[in-house]
Formats: sequence, structure tokens, C-alpha cells
Amino acid sequence: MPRKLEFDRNEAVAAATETFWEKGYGATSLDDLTERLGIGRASLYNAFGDKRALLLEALDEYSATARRGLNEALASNVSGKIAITSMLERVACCDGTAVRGCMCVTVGIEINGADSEIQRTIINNIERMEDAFAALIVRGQADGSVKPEIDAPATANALAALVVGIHSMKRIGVAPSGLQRAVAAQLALL
Amino acid sequence: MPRKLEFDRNEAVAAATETFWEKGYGATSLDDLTERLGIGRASLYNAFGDKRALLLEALDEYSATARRGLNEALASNVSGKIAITSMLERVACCDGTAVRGCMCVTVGIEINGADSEIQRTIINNIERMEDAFAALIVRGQADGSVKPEIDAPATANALAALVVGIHSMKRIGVAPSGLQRAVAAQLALL
DNA sequence: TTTGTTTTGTACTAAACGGTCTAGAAAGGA
DNA sequence: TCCTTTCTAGACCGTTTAGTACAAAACAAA
Repeated sequence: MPRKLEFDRNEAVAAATETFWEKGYGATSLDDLTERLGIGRASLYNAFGDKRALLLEALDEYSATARRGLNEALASNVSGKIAITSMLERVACCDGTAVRGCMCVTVGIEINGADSEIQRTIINNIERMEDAFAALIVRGQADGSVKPEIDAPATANALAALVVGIHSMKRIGVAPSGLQRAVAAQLALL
Repeated sequence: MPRKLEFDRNEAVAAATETFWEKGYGATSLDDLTERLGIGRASLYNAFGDKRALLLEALDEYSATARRGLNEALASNVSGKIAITSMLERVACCDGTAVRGCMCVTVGIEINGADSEIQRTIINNIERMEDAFAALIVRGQADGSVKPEIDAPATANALAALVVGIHSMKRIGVAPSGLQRAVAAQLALL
């Protein structure tokens, strides 16, 4: 019966994700969003509620994409070590927009626990990554590509911290070569 | 001849450091600063120039403190491995205000390369930490506390990334237990 | 076409922002 | 005591902020 939305909702969320990813939450203004999404303020408020709700939708979309990436790594037929290698090397990539780092890390650091719903979403993503690393270490120990004596869940924590650190350092602007050497060194330790 | 400053400049910079450390740069308002420093706007502008200049002074003070910490670790008489252990364990500490993470990481991520002077200061701190780690690894290899086959500078990059990651995760709100396990696992790999 | 519902563009609000200005207070030299 | 210089408090400035009000436009059912 009524009028339809003139824009594609998924496309709008994707555009919002890009914007928050690039600038963080607080530094993204409504004008930034309306310009990037190509819609007016009223449309944005009508469709999403407010800026924070739009961020939550963007985080959900980002999380879903991240989860797909982890599932691909887990589903692949390569050895545990190789799967971990490709994950870490993808993180250390600094081409194009990758220097923005990780949206969850950027927003999570900015939020500083002041919004528990956002915080929970972000921590959840990190924990999922830790689980994936732990599973791949176990797989690597089974197929002989990872040293048998290492503690899988604890080392998974260390790998996750390394990943978060590399994302942070990319955004800070640390030279890419050092990040790639860090990944290579860490892989050599496994 | 003329009137003297009514406040202690060093104390004011220290208070500004606390404020920026806690809230980041953009989210710290002039009102936050004047309240925390206990001085008026005019005094702040008279003594420091503007908000950004005050941040730079705060970063300098923070950097000096960090450098002293690194020099202490380098000057201590313990083995390389033990010196690295105490550095990492101090980073993983989540007591009190330590959950704020590292001021350089927080501000550096927020700035996102938009201010090259601030960026340079922060990257400099990270590189100094990498140098310290590299020296301690070499020392550890000399005294037998660190495996001889590892690549010292590259592994120093990895340790620095781990440290930055732990600082980020502390601020994001990840459970401290996981961070401590990450440190323990990383130490076991050296 | 008429009616009812929703979206849209635009103008607006109230608050907060960084920064400046001004009036006056404080302090040393003459 | 006066004069000069600097510092301080607080009002003030223009801009930007997130969010809202409202009327016009678009669509679908009748």
C-alpha cells in the first residue's frame, strides 16, 4: 500500500560500514553518512533509527563477512599451518584500503566499553577468531605441520593478539614490511 | 618582571596526558581539559597554544616515560628471556587504569595518519620498543635463555605487534585471562 | 481518481564544539 | 605609588553536531 524505499537497504548498510570503517564512529558525522549513502537525513532516520543503530547494523554485516572468512579457512583442505599462514598473511596485507585496519578494532578502542552492546559484538568477533586459530593449531598438530608441544588455546590467544596488533599498526601507519616480517617470524615459531 | 603562571606546567601536562589517555583525542573536549587541569580556557591557550599542541606535549611526556621503562629493561642484569617476560607481563596487566591500554595506540588509531607529526611520534615509540625487543632477544640468545635459531629483528616485530594487540584488546574489553595466556604462550615459543 | 500510508527533502532546533576577546587581577621595576 | 607586563576568569563567537518537524511527493489499494 505505501511508498517503497527509494534506496537499497543492504547497499546503504555497506556504504555505512565503509564510512565507519574509515573514520571510526565519533568522527563520522551525519553529513558524512548522508553523502556517502546518497540519501537524506530523514530517510536515514526513518530506515535505521539513529546513528548508533546504523553502526550496529554495519557491525553485524562486518561480523557476518568476517565469520564467512573464518569458515572458509576452517573448511579448506590445506594443512593447519598453511591455513594459519594464509590467514595471517591476509591480515598483514597493506594494499589499498587495507591500511584502515579492522573496523572492530578501531571502533572498539574508541568506544572504550562505554556501550556494552557494541562492545559485546566486537569481543564476540575476536573470540570467534581465537576459536578458529585454536582449531587450526589442533589440526596442524594432527597433520604434523605444527609443533606438538605448544598449548593450542593459549597460542590461539597469542595469534589473535598478534592479528589485532597488526590491524592497529596498519592504521597507525607502521611500515608494512615490519608487519610482514612479524607474521613470518611468528609462523616460524609454530 | 611580570606575573608568574599560577599552576605547575608539568602537573598540567600530566593531567592532560591522563585525560587524552582515557578518552582519546577527539572525544576530549576543552571543558574536559580545563576541568581536569583545574585551569581556565585562557590559561590553557596561553600556556600551550591549542588542544593539538597540548596533545603533542602529552605525547612527549608519555614517550619519555615509556623510553625510561625500556631503558630500565635493557639496563637490568637479568637474562634476555626474563627481561622480555617482565615486559610482556607488565603489558598484560589489567589492574586499575591499565585497562585503558596505551595512549599511543588509542590516539594513533584515531588519528589515522591525518596528522603526520603526531603519527611520527607514535610510530617512533613503537620502533623503539621493537629495537628493545631485538636487543633483548640477542642477549637471550647469548645467555642461552632464548632459542638460537630465531630471527631476532623479525621476532622483535612480532613481539611489538603482540604488545600493541594486547593494549588494543585491553581497551576493547577482552577478558584479562586470555591476554595473560597469550603472553605465556608467546614466551613458551621463544 | 480518491484515499491512506510511508518516504523524502529541507528547514530547523538545541546543544556542544574549539577558539577568541575583554576586563581585570597579580606581580615586579622604577 | 605608579607603570608595564603577563596571567586569569568567564562571556562570547561562529561552526558543527545529532536529531526532529513538516509539508510535499510517491505509491498501492479501493
